[in-house]
Amino acid sequence: MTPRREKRRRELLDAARDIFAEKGFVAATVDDIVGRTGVARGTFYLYFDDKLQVFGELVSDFFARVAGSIRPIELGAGAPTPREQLRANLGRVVSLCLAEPGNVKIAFSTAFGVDAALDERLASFYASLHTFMDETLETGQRIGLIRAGDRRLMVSIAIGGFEQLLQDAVSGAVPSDEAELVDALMAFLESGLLV
Amino acid sequence: MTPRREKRRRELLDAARDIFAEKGFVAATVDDIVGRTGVARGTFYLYFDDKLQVFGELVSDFFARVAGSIRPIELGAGAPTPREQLRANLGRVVSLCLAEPGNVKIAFSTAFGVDAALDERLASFYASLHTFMDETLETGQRIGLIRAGDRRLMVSIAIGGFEQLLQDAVSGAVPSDEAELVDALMAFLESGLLV
Amino acid sequence: MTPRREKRRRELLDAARDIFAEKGFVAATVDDIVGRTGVARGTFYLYFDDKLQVFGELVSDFFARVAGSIRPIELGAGAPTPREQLRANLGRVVSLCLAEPGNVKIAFSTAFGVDAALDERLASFYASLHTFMDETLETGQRIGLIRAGDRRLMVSIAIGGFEQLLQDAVSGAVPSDEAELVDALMAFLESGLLV
Amino acid sequence: MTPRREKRRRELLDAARDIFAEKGFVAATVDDIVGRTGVARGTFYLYFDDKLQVFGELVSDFFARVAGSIRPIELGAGAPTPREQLRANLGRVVSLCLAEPGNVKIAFSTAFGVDAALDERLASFYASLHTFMDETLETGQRIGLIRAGDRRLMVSIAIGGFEQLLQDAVSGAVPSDEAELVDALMAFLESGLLV
DNA sequence: CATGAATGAGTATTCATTCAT
DNA sequence: AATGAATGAATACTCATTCAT
Repeated sequence: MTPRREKRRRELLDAARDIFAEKGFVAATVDDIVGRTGVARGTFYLYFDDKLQVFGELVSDFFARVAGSIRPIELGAGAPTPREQLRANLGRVVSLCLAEPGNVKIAFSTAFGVDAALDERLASFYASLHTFMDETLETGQRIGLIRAGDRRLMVSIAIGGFEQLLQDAVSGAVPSDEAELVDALMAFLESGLLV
Repeated sequence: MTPRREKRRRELLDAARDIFAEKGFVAATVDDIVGRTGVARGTFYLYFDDKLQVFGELVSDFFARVAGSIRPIELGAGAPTPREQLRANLGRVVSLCLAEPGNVKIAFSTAFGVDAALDERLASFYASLHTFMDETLETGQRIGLIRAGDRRLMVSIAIGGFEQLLQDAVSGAVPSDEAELVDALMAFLESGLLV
Repeated sequence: MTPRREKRRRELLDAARDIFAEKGFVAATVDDIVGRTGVARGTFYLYFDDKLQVFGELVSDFFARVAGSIRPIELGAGAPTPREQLRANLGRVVSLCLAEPGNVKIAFSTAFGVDAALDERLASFYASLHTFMDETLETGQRIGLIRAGDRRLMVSIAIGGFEQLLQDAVSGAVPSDEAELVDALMAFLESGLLV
Repeated sequence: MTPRREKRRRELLDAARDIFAEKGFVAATVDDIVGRTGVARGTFYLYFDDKLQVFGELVSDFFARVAGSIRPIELGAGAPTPREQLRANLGRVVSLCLAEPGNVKIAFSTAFGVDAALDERLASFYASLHTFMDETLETGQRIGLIRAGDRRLMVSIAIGGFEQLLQDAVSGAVPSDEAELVDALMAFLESGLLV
């Protein structure tokens, strides 16, 4: 891959991310993407097989980056408290998401059910996310950091709350100050809503 | 509106709900809907202006029913405790949602960004939901039932967690026992995840 | 199938036959076909799945009609001589082909190798034609009407000569008088070219 | 033309012949051709004006080689009999064709009607072939070697039978033994099919 | 009321050909 | 000479919506 090719490919991916975020996967046309990039229609197909591949690549990259920003909780003697480590993880993910609002919109609010291949890809991401969370919670329960309860339900609620908050933050529905968001999430995890 | 007309309209709405739930708004075709109903294509347009109107009506009805199942928390002397009333409200909504999985799929997981008019309609539903929740939380904070914190963020997290749990329940990703779901939600609201 | 539908379908088939004959399968566009028929583009797809289906139907029908015009040689006492029956068969096929020049062009000179599905269809027609001819020649050899020789080679040469003559006749390269064509074919079958 | 250039040109022609034979003129892409040759796309256009020119050159060369392998029948005293000369001519053409199956496929079974310019080129080849055959038959009739009859029809049938046999031979539909093919053709020319 | 035939705008994708490097 | 990135015209097919019957 020559640098030139790399650059053009990057331009197309960036344009695609913006367009997908604005219009959604179905409504976005290849014409929109090449139009924003300023290249001809055929050029798109020199870099990607089809619309779905670009989408998949964007989502894959983003999820990989999110996953990469999470550090496993260390329980060793000199390590920060688990709560501090948890807060640090939340901070990194929130920070990354606030920096890439387009990817948040794409990854979290694109329709399931529009394209079978797309569905499968999204489903596999969520499946591995759930597995990871479940294992983490299991450890937490064992060491007495996480309360008892059906982990699948806990994971479902936690992921939903987290994603919704981020979606609302990047869409402007709620304030998007990183510290505030992390505080709100921590407070929820610490004590729920009720006094 | 004659009873006959009413019945036909109902059949079309039911078919549309199933199709939308299976394929999503965009992928669902008017052909699918009339095909399932057993009427001709043109008939659809005798009852609805267009595809979007049917969708909007389904979502409107469902949201109205959800809203109708929620009773304001009463603080009077002879009333049950606020926690009991909250649990009862959660129970009614969960029960309603489990009874109408198709509507849950439609209302909670349909993509924003696919159709501008659709977006607006969904946004207005969520806006009023948020307003209602915000007011409820405000009351709760005043009487010392809800902890302090930015209500918008609390609402965002709570709604997200609630919707995700219901989506996962109707899609089979998590168990769909009403009591378990309500317990899990109450536990989250009572004490979050951490010990 | 209503009469109206039947008629429209017929119109499209007729237009398609003419267009295919003029431009060939690949160069012919659906636009050409609907343009000649005077209907909208989408209408085409109400009657046929795709371009290939129309082509296949035209070729199928024509080959079926050709096959139907051939009567097995009867050897009974009161029957005309085999030579007379052969000549009559040739006459019927030639007559049919001269009456449908478009179908002759389509059926005999459309490219193999353009579309895999198309190839298969054409190949199966030719396979059954070869089988039929081979069996006929076998009978002929047994009763002493056909000279000895590798039947596959004889069939190949005979079919090739026959088709080429018909193609040239409908394209105007050679005279297209039915009796003359039949005479020429009979003469070839009777005694070849050499004295 | 440097030897290097000549060699590169030859490589492209060889690749083109194979690709055309495999896929047909329309389905064959310039990409296929340069891909097999191992050069870049642009290089193709340094050697040929366009796809059609390559095709035309392949067909021209082949037809020229076929024509060159045919020796006029000599009637002199010491010459072999006309039948022997005819058989020798058939043998040379059959031999050449069996040695170049790709060219046979290209030359004999490429669709008319796909490309106007292509049509014209093919038509002119066939026109000169017909003229040559017609003149040859005329001589044959004058010297009593060829029976009476409309020469155009005789040529049409003979060419069609000959080409079909060769096509079937190179495609594997019939045995491709040179002697057998020549025998079958001679037998047909000598006495047709009927006893 | 109901039908279903017809419409036509809209979109992904291919590929021969050009041209800057 | 050679490269290969870029172009953009061309085309099959879908589907919401209309309307004559």
